[in-house]
Amino acid sequence: MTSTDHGPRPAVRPTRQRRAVAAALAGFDDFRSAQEIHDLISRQGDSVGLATVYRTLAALADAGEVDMLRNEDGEAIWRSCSDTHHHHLVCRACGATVEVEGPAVERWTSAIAGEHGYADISHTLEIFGTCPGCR
Amino acid sequence: MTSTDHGPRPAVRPTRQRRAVAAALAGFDDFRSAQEIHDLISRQGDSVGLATVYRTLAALADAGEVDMLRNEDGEAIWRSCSDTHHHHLVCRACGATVEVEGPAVERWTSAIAGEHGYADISHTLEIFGTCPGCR
DNA sequence: GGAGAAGTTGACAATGATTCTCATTCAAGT
DNA sequence: ACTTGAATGAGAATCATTGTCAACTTCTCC
Repeated sequence: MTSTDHGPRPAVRPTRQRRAVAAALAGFDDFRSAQEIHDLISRQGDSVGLATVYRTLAALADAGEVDMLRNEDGEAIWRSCSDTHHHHLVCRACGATVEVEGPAVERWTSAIAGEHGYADISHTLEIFGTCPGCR
Repeated sequence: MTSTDHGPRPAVRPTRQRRAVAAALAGFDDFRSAQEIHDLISRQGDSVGLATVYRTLAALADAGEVDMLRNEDGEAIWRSCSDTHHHHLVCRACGATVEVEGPAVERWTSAIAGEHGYADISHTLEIFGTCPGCR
């Protein structure tokens, strides 16, 4: 047990289930619903409760390791992501996703918010369209 | 006055219920859930079924007369709006809303989309924060 | 190696928003 | 008034998501 103490314990344990979710996330590039991810895991031979999938995804999103956004029906959809702040260009038909960055947009939102005295700003920006392959 | 003929429009009848929803919408500036709007209507003395409120809000949103967006829980929230394309700066605490326009953002999103060959673009951009009054 | 504490899990119930069903009611045109 | 199709409401039905709680791991300390 070589252990390095870094202040308060993370208290996050590496379990079979969490590994399965991580493995599933590694297997696709677009956004998927929790249920789809749950199915994927089953198809990979593992068995993880749906509630656990939700819990794990929420934890990962909290830790900034996955992106969660909502499709037009309000359903949560997820995918693993790079750790910088970015937005998405998502194909309406096939779900193909491109991560995009827009420093200008970041600047613009903080400027607008500041102008109106709003603090503690966050924002959502997603672009939907039809990708070249789906036309 | 612009032409009123915008193609085949399914008959929309002015009913007591639709007037009640419109009246309720006129009574607030921030985003409210369908249920809150339903409560408002009741409090104003009218009685309209919840399903009808949903149907009417959906129709109005379709017609571009109200904005519908999703809060962080994925719930649909609504408010009447101006008819130009715009975005919102919403207070996380009290729901106070400011409509903002960002030509630069519009330009940026189409540029990005074009760059990647995506067509038929739409986008969502909402800014959340804490308003001056709620700090 | 083992005991006990604390984080995790799974099966299933519970919630809650939104939609659907369908018999009834209403507005518009004749 | 009479007919017709849109509109409504009450409640059932969906469906994603969260809560419950006993059983089960993993970790730590001895």
